[in-house]
Amino acid sequence: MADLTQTAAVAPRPGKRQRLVAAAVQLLHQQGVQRTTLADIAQVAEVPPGNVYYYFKTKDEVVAAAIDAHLQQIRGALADIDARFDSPRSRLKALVDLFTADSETVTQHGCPIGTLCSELDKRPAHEAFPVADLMHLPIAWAETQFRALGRADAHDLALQLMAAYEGSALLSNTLRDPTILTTAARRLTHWLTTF
Amino acid sequence: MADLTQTAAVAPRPGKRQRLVAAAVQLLHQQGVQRTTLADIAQVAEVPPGNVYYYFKTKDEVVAAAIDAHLQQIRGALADIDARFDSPRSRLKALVDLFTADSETVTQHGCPIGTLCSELDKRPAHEAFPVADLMHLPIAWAETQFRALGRADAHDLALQLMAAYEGSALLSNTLRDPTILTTAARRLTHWLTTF
Amino acid sequence: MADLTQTAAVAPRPGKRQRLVAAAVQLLHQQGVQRTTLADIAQVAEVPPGNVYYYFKTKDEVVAAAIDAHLQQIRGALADIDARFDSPRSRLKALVDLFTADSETVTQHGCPIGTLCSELDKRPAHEAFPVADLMHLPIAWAETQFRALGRADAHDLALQLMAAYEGSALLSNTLRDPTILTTAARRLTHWLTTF
Amino acid sequence: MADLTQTAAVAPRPGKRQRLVAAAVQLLHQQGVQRTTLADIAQVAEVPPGNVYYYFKTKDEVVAAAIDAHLQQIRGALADIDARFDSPRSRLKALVDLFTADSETVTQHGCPIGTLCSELDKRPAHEAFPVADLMHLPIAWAETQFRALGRADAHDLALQLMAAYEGSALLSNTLRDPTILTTAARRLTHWLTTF
DNA sequence: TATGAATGAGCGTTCATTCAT
DNA sequence: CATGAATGAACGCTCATTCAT
Repeated sequence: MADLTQTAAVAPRPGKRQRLVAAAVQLLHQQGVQRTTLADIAQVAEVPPGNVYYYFKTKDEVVAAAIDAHLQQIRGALADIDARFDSPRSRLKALVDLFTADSETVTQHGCPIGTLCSELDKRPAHEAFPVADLMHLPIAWAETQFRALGRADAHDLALQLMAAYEGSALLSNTLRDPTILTTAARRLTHWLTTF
Repeated sequence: MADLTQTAAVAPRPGKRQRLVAAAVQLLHQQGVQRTTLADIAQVAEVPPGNVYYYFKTKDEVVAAAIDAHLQQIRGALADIDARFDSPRSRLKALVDLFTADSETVTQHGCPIGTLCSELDKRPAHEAFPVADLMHLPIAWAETQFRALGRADAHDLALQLMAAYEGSALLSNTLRDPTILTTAARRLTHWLTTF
Repeated sequence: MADLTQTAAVAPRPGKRQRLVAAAVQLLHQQGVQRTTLADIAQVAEVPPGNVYYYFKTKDEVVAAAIDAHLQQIRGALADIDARFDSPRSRLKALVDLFTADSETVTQHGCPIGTLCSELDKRPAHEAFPVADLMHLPIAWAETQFRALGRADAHDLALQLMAAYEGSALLSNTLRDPTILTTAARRLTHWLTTF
Repeated sequence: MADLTQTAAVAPRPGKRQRLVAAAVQLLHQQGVQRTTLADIAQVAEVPPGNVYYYFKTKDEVVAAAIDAHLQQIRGALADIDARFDSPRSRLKALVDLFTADSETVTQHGCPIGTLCSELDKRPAHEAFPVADLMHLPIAWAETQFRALGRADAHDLALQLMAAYEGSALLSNTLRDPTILTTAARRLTHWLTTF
């Protein structure tokens, strides 16, 4: 049978840009935006330092690419939940389950999205990044689920859900206590079951 | 008669150190730690740049002083509540009221304490700051109040309260919507009334 | 029957090198040598960046080729004058006419040859380019004409003529005033008529 | 008698900025703007590299300062001529004498002002420098002298004078022949005597 | 022959920190 | 005590040049 992965053979770039974005996502989470140098990113991605600029014109473009990667990841995760669960309630519970999937990492470095938004919002307006979407996406999705459950206050409930997660993630991180996050998740799950 | 303001004449310009700390608190909140230079702080404090090092040996000491100032402010605010209110329930409500006292500022720059913890937790362990106290203090205080109300799950409730605030503050900031914070505060107040 | 266009099929895209040189001549004039990158030249020539090095080993070789193109152009122009005019006097006037043929371009970017010589003479001796010929060629030609007119000071007159042009071109460019160049040309023409 | 140079004693900066500007003027002349690095300038000025930025915010500011130094030097030289000579004719001759005062340097590196204008005019409009004044100043001054001599075409004569100098300087530099400049100066002097 | 990708040396710039007075 | 000046390490970025295919 013929090789179906023909492009892979010719591909001159074995995911180098992809590796750079992955490294950026990781380091931005672990060290923050300001403390992460392009040399750091290049090193983790195993790419020569100067080569970063073949793929990205500026550091800000790398950050933007990392934000975009987060967006894609969120979209994918929500689509996956949609595909795997039918009822709005089970979908919301699945989201809460995602919250605790990486509780150890979140405890060490905070919520990847929350800390990114927090840091980037410190920038002056003319250097701002479109991070609001990172929050808006899961909120809008949760709102849809609550609305499907007949809740008129769907928007508020969605905000409440995300705020509970982000707040717990921050406390877990600051106090270095993963149980804060898991306890909060358990409470949220119970809430979703009973209301 | 002798000069009664003798110290004023020789002593360092009154409140110079104090002004530096106040400027640091303000700028760390608005611009973040990494983006704020000592020159920025000196300028806002109206202190000559080189003079900062008379009061602080390193930038980290300035940050530590700002953290300490936050600690004092929190202690003061909680002591003030203790003095002004008798019942645990009214005290907790007073705390929630504090949450929204600066909702506009929080919407613009996030919770001063939350964003500080978030950013400083990105540091490697050997450069860490004792920011956990900033969170621990109000949590322990709230736990005391919940316990006084006879709640066995006082610790969890305190965490839940603070997480709700920090999460709402983050969402308000990221989505630039102060109503997220005020709505959350209203819900918390109602919760404290009815439970 | 054999393919009569054999070379066209295999040979490098026709005029690729030529396009590169033309682009170099243009950009070196407009932006100067140092400010013009090989990527700029490749882009204007519509040649892939990496491909430049198939035709030229270094950037300096591209510059050398541009200088050579100027040399050819000058030789061609002078030969053309020789062919079209008989008397030395009319030939010299024809040269002066050339001076103002592109007065707008000269006003915007200076004399292509003069500015090239000016910039390249800033180089250390071991990186020098043979730009003197660019000046020497028209001077020697003018000298021949003046000599044919019986002038013993032919060399000086030739230098005077070229200096008047180059100086006017520089002033036109710096002061953004094309009339400086055209006025100078008119005076030179009158001088050639009357002396 | 009291020390009249009291400020000199306290002066914390022994002409460091001045040395930097002088080094910039020298190197910009010898190597051109683009080829001169701030490290070069710092080294010639015997100033630590990083310290340049205490006096100038950007490299462009250093260039601007060098341009300004040229302006001052020109103003000073013209004022000096005005002070030393009475008649317009002798003043113009004095200017021509200045042209050849540094004929060796001009032969090696071109006219400091002419080459600066030539190189900086290659910049895009939004990065332009105010170099026109460098040319305008001596032209306006010469025009004044010619007008004082009763010449209606004073402006043209002034342009002609400066163009003759700048053109000769360029040719001297390109052909590495100082006699081109001195011969031109002699001719100009003669012209000023006889017309 | 042709080309997208890769590479590293070097430059401008920032800023925490130190020093001389 | 106070301060303008000084310092150097490090970062973002450019670009001529090379390489693998």
